Amino acid sequence: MRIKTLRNKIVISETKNFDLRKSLECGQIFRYEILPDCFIVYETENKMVCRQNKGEIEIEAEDVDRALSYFDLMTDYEKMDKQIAKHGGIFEKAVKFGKGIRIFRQDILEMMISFVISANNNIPRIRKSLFKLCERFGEEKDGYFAFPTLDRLISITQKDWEKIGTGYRAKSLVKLCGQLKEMNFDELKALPTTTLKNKLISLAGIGPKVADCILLFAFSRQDSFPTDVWIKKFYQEDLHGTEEDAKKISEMLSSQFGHLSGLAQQYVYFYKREKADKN
DNA sequence: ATCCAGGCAGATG
DNA sequence: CATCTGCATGGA
Repeated sequence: MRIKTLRNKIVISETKNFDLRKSLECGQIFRYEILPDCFIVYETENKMVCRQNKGEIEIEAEDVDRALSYFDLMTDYEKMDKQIAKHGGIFEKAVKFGKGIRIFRQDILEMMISFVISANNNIPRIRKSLFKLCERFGEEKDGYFAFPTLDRLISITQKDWEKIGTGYRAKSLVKLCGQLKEMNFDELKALPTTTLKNKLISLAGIGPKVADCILLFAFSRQDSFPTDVWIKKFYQEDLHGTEEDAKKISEMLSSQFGHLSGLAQQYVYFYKREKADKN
């Protein structure tokens, strides 16, 4: 990829390792829109407008440095893709099918709240809840709403969480926000992965699966392999595995893929979901 | 109508 | 430690 940065814009050419639609629909992010002429990505207080056509991507962003980091533009995905494809079979197919998926470096607070809402939920409703959360409690920007700050999140009552459609997760969300108030995110970043994972699991609404998502998407711990119903389906149908416990399946897969776990998981998840939609 | 969705918490053996 | 159950809500 060749990257040019202008004042409020990034222009990328040679984009075979960056497909916006796939990267948005592989399950790592909820606050985005796919419009006829562009993709809009929201994260914390930012809005980034992206256009992709014939081997070129343009990203309009107020904070260009943030966008460079967010889209993980300094990482070589070609190398990782090849290593994952070497595992053969369905992995090779999934990489080919999902070519261009990148793992974004997302905000810790937004990921924690988003993935607690995601548990035992469906994607349209998760997105709806998050957009409503921003509309009602986020700062109004120029034509959109920022993700609420932690101070604002603390003030949200259980009733309010229920009103935006988070269902029975409302209770956990109230408790979680209180717990987060007492934590230092910079200290978390410095923890080794296992310690950090245990710390995350100790928080309200966060279990092994949600912790893996937060580790991967917010803390860039690439050795986590989040195992949800789709990965489980893949494990049983395509790998013909017999293990039932998601936690054990996750451990098996992450020990197989090491630091490539996160990307491999995204490819497989995207592959299974897109194929299922065609039915 | 019944089942399911990017699972988790709490209770029970 | 492993397994079981209830859970809000909306879409298929």
